[in-house]
Amino acid sequence: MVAGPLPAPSGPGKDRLRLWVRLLRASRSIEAELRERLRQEFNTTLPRFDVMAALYRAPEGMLMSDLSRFLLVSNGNVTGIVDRLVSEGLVARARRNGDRRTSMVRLTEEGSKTFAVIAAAHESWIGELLGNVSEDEARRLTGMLNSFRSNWEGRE
Amino acid sequence: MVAGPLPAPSGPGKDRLRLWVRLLRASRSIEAELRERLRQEFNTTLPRFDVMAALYRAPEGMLMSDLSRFLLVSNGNVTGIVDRLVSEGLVARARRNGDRRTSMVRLTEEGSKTFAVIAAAHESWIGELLGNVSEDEARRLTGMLNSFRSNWEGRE
DNA sequence: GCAAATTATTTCAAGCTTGAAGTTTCATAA
DNA sequence: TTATGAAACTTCAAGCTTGAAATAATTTGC
Repeated sequence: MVAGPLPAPSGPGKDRLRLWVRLLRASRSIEAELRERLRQEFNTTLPRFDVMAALYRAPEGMLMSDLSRFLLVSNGNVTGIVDRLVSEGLVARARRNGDRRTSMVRLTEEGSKTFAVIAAAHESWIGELLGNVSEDEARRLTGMLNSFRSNWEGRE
Repeated sequence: MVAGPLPAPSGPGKDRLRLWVRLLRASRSIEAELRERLRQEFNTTLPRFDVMAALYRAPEGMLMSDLSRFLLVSNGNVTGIVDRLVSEGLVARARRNGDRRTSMVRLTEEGSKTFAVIAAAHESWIGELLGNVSEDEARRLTGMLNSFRSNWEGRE
């Protein structure tokens, strides 16, 4: 990935390839910047933020497998991140709810407060980092990105 | 990141936030699919592919720091990936070139042949995964992505 | 020349990530 | 019942990733 801008190849399919390369470089750049700021300002990480963001939207809690599906990461991965959030007191596992295999995961009160602060900063960072995109352009881009999502979504 | 489609919040900056979420989900989905195929079909990984792609475009070789800068990953990271590629015989380090701190890294002949095969498959996968995007639309999207890159690029 | 700063790289610990294998629990049905 | 299969998680090894510290080599300023 991240093949570069130098030779500018042409041919059938090259435009899609170039699009993919740009897409990847864009998201990697932004991710890197966000990761850095989360670390510096809040001493946390992107995966923790992702998990907390998902849980913030689900006050009733989520199953581990819900989290895994929603965040597009593996089951085992979520286990580790939630473990760390639990040890930080930001998240709690609630066993017992009929099915003893599952555990409802939710933000603690502290987790919820902490997340609200971080999320506000996060949103303003995005506004800054995507400052060159007008709100109107953002809507159009979002629509275009949406359109080609269906092509592979729900495959695996 | 990867906050979801459910509540659809609004307000200033929300469109940029939504754009970022879509961008991230799109690239993660595609990355996951590519990773899976690289593993299944070629028994390799995305980071290895990235390094080989960079080197393929630089027959004269690249410094470790060039690779790191180009791929947007840390120095230490490149060391590990190149180590593995070297042990697989796909890449070679050539010390001695005036400055004894540096090492020119380049594809071996086998590495070059191997990469050509994988790259062909990779390009056709992209064509397939981005099949919903017309070539024309791809060019426009690429342009838009390009436009907001300058905003943070060259920061760190 | 030579100390100090800079540059290129590696090493390291901690955390993220995956896919596969293992555990526990639940559901089904013979 | 009870086995057998499926589902929800966890564990694990291997690899990726980062930022910081350590090494080594070069360059700069005096």
